[in-house]
Order: sequence, then C-alpha cells, then structure tokens
Amino acid sequence: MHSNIKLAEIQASCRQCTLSELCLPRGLTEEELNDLEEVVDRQAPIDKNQYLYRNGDKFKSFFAVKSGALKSVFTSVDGEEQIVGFHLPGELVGLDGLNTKRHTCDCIVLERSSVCELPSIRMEELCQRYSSLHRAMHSIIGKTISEDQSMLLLLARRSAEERLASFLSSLSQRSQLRGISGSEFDMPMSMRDIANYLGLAPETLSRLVKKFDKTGVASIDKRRAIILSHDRLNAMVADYKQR
Amino acid sequence: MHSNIKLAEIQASCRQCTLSELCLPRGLTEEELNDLEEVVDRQAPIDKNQYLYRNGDKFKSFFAVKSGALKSVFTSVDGEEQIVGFHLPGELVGLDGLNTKRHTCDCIVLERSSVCELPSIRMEELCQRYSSLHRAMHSIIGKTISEDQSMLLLLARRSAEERLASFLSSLSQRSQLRGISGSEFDMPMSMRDIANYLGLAPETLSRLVKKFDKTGVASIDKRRAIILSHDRLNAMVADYKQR
DNA sequence: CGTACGGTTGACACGACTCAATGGCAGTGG
DNA sequence: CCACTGCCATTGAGTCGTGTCAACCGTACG
Repeated sequence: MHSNIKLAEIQASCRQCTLSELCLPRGLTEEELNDLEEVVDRQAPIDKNQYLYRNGDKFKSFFAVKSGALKSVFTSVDGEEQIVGFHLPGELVGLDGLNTKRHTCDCIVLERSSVCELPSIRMEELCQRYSSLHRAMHSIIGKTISEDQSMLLLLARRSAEERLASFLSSLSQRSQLRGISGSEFDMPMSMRDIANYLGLAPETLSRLVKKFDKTGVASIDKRRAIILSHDRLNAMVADYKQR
Repeated sequence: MHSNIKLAEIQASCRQCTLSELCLPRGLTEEELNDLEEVVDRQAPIDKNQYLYRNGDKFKSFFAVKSGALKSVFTSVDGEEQIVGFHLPGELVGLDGLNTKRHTCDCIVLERSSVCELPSIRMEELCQRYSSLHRAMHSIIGKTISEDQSMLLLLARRSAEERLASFLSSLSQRSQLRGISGSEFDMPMSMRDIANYLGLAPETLSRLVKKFDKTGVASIDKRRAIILSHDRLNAMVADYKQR
C-alpha cells in the first residue's frame, strides 16, 4: 500500500506538474528543465505535524511544495514562537538556511503534504550554468524578502481587523493563482496558527472572525473560508498592491 | 573642492577597506578580489535626506555602505510608511529589488554617506564564475531574511520595552563589529525613525527612553547612546542569539 | 470513556495610542 | 544678527484596543 501511494504521488515531472507556472520552472528552456528535473528529488508525502526540518539542522536543500501546506516557525531563546510564513503549493521553502548554512526555523507540515527536494549544491551548480535559473532563484528570494517587509508593516502599523482582512485577501489571491476559487477555499492552518502569525491573541481573532461573519465580509467555518464581499475586504486592506 | 573630497573618500580599494571583513569580500581569494574590485563602482558621498533609490526604480545595483547610514522605507498604497531596516557601514542594500527587478522600498540617506555600487549584471556574471562569491551573496541574502524574521517576532510578540531593549542591543553589537565601542555609540537615526521601525508611537518611545535612563539601563542624549548595563539590557531581550 | 487540545465567550485590566500643548533646535530669509 | 518657520522631541491627560484570565464546549484521539 505504501508503495502505491508513493508511485501515484511522486511520478509527475516538473514538465507535467500543474504548478510549474508558479514554481521554479517558470520561463526556463527545454534544456534547463531537463537538467532541473534530474536534480529534483521527489519524495514520499509527509504526514501532518511532521518536521520538514528543524531549527539548527544543516541546510542541505530547498523544498518546493507540491501539495498540502507547511508553516515556518521562528523560536526565540526564551521559547517565544512566531510563525513567519505559511507555504502553499508552488512555493519554495528553506531560504532561512541560506545565511549560516543551518536552518533558523522549524518547518512543520500542516496537512499531509508532498514536496520536491532541491539539493542546494546541485542547485548552485545549475545556477552557475544557467543564468535564467539563477535569476529565477533570485526572483523567488526577492519575493520572500518583499513579503516579509510587507508583513513588518502589517504587524507594526495595522489594527487587528486590518491584519485579518489582509490575511484573508492574501490567501484568496494565492488560491486564485493555483486555479482555485478566490471566494471559497480551505485554510490548512488552525485559528491559533493564524492568530500567532498575525501577532494576535487567539481570543481576539475569534471575536474578529465572528464580526466579519456578522458584517457580511467573510465567513470562516471548519477551516473553510468564504469571502462574502471582496470589495469590503479589500477596502479594509488598502494595501493590496504588492503583486 | 568637490574633486578633493571625491579623491579622498573614494580611492580605497576593497582590499584596503577596513570593512572588508564585514562586507562582501569576506573569505574571497586574491583573484576573486581583483575581479570584484573591477566591478565595484565607488561613488561620491551622498548628502543627508537624499534618495539612494526609490520605490519603483529599476533595480540595477546592490550598494555596499562604506560610511554613514541609510534607512529602507516600505510604503503601502494608503501612504503608511514602515522603516524595514537601518543600514550601517559594511552592510549591503538593494535586495528588495531582486523580485520584480524594481525596488519596493525607498532607500534614504540618514547622514552624509558613501557607498560602493555593485551593478547587478556584473555581479551576476561574477557569481557564475566564482562559487565562493555566489555563496557569499547567498549568505548576505539569507542574513537579511533571518533578520526580517527575527523582526517579525519582535513586532508580533514583544512589548514596547522589549523592542527598545532589543534595538539598543542590536545597535551595540553592530557597533562592536565595526570596531567601535559597544557601550557608547552614535545613532544616526531620529527618535521618530526608531519609533517607526519598532512599531511604536514617538511618544511611547520618548517615555521609554526616559525610563531606561532613570533605571540605569541606557541613556540616550542627542543621538548618542550609552549602554549603562549590558546585563540588564540583555535580560530584557532574552533573544540575543541569532548571530 | 477519559484526556487533551482547539476554539469560543465574558469580564476585566492595562499598555500603548491619540490628542493637545510646549520647548528646543536648525535652517532660512530679512 | 535676529526673527520666523517648521520639524523633532517631550510631557500630560484621557481613551481604547487588545491582551489576560477563567470558564466552558466540542471534537479528536488513544
């Protein structure tokens, strides 16, 4: 049984992968794609609550999310935990290991997920051969940086309500990018996780969700989100540039 | 007169530069250094309040700070401004342009500064030739990401007092790295800038500074900071790992 | 069936923001 | 040289948003 699952979920190549337009292969030539595919290590799916890597682990690979969802958790010495990112299909994780060659985050699986492993040494070689791949990597890295900075503004200057609105708007956009409805989608993370990510107390988030429901902005039930009014949601964000 | 200043402030090569141990050249070979020096474009000093680049500008270069100080300001569509970083000598700026090839921040000079311009195209070529340089770049990029994530935790979970303590501790460390006292140093940014960076109202910061002074933790006067008790400062941070 | 955990709800407290007024300093122009 | 202007920094008073604490419910899981 186990091997069946493996076969079914692993076989797809980058070329066939429906995510290729979101993921690294964006805009690569045939030749580059071939070489990339040889480097990519497709792995068996990982179960919920498992660690993709831990804070302190040696940085060996990037990972491209193929299905499922993960979170990156940054932990301070005094045990305070902060979720610094949620990772959905098509996105690249592991960048936190670039600096010291050790990861500075825990990366935890939120729901059964499959990932493609991209060994950093092989990727480095490939980037040196193909400048377009090099640029693609830089673009992804740059996006991470820009998103983090956008998040800094969110946490520093926005009210709890604006934060939730911004979060829902972002999830909606990312759903659409993957070809899923931007108006109704599943959220793989718990309310606690969302609250943590947004720098709020779980209680505050709970009350806000209720308010969004009552005012007809969005409704969240059992990890399923329905955007009732994109207009009003976006009006609460005022920040939805940042493509 | 202008050309005198230019000569005096520009001539130094990477090799002679006292910052080389902080900056990009860290751990490069002779040959690599030679090539890097040819790529580096040393520029005339820039005056206070000038823009190194603006949000929306085409990303053409990285910049290494040689002297002075700068800030990166991220602005949302509704005009909200967030300082996402202060840049001191030895540090690299411009990474926010990596994603879209356009800068997403304004980079503003805080006090007369000189920078080295590193054209991104030339740097890219160089990175493809020398993997050690490639890795050095990645390390710097990774550091930026890790710092941003650490900042996310600060803004999401820490009290105003802890934020200020953390900020002072960070400045102290960075001063030491540059060979300046970690106990007494100048702060090139205004109180408003610090407050903005830390996600606080200027009034709150002002009161906190007073409190730090009264309780003998640190004293700030006229942009000069004196750490009175590193122990008590660090005790307030509990987060000063993250090298 | 019991335990644990995530989520909700209410009461309450307090940290940080807002508003308003004042003082200081630097740059500008008469 | 001094007045004028604007910005930064400070201080006080008052308010409000959000966190904290505690209790409770429902569901998942062993």
